[in-house]
Amino acid sequence: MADGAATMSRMSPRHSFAEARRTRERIVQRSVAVASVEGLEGLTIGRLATDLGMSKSGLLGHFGTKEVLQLAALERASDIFSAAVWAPAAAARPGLTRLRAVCEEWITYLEREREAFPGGCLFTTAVVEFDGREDGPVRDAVARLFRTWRRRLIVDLRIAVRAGELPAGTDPRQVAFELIGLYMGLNQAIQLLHDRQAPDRTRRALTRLLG
Amino acid sequence: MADGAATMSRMSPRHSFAEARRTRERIVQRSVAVASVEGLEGLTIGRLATDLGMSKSGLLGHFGTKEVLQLAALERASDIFSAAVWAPAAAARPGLTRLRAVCEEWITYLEREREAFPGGCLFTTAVVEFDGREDGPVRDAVARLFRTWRRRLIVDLRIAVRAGELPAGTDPRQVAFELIGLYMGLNQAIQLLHDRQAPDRTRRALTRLLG
DNA sequence: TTAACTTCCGATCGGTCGTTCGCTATTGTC
DNA sequence: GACAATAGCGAACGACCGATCGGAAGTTAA
Repeated sequence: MADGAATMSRMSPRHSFAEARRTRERIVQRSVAVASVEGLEGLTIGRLATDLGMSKSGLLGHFGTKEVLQLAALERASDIFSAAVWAPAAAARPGLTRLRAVCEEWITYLEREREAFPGGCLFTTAVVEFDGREDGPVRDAVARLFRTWRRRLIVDLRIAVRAGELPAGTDPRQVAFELIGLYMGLNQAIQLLHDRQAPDRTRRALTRLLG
Repeated sequence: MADGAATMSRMSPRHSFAEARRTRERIVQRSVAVASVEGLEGLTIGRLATDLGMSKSGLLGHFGTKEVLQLAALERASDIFSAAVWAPAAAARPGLTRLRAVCEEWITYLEREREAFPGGCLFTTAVVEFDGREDGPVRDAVARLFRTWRRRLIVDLRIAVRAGELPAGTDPRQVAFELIGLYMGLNQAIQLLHDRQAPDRTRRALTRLLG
């Protein structure tokens, strides 16, 4: 049995269904990396195909359309982001505690990301690419992501206010707005200006915002 | 004399030197508008030529290279921004007064801009387009612009601290960092999320930052 | 073993990209 | 009025774009 399976996967069965899943996986993975540098619009079938050593048609066959590929890359990037930022803090106590945990993860994510994805935050790039365009599936997906994250911030902010962890009268949506701006500034400072003090500046701003 | 000049410019002398300056002007102007939507990388010679009713080669002849055109568009956008945001506040008293004036102009600029340039802040777009790239003339120019603006903010912040208009111990560079993030968040909220409350949220954050 | 399916490739499509070249029409200069 | 300089055009270039097609190679289920 075990021997048979080993024999079967000996010579890179390029046309097996199981292998197709892994091929698609490789494509999405590479797409996220490329898109973090060139943007979602900067993704090109030809370049991806060359990078992965396959044909354009073979690659596009997995998605049918470039737009579907963009959506797949965006979703995968969202998963990576969630796993890095939201998941580690999920177990923390809701409210200010969890909020602080998320914020710290977010900072280190943007720091670490610089090594993994040299182009910086893919979402920041995506926002700018699509914010001026007419509506479309990708633009909608990007906006939906940001609204989701903002909502999560607001939830914990509301809990914190109700629990008295933040001054009464604090407007959760106001603080969430400022938080998001803070992180966009952080990303820009890291990526464009190579400012090493930016993470600590963000932390200082956070203590001012969240105490 | 006056009569002669009038006669001379009667029939759109397409090859006059004076007219060439205006042609170049039209190109740059249109480039700024397009780039605010599509980004500096999204500028294409063919599209610009079509928009302006001229040939690709005729258009490119004014610049020689797309990169030169990008730099020209960036510089022009910088002039527009300076005229809209920095110039009106230039006469104000240095320190907190001028700083507040600049910040308010900045907000209304981002609001008004939505009508003039539907793509939002060209610089925000440019930052994201080039921040992950290897060094180059355009990337350098973008970074230089942001450093210049940050420096201007810091100058007034320093004056304000020294004059006692801001609490002693206030770190000008820290506040400048937070200000820039705030405006990036504002731009995103306006452009992507069409958030009408964003300007007022920014103003509230400003009073928290600058008193 | 056969038939249906899937993966993937190679070739090709119509377009667009930035750029170059040769040319004409017009200008400014002597 | 001759002559260099310039603006702008039209055509063409090589490269790449996303997408489509038919078919070869292989897998799966019957």
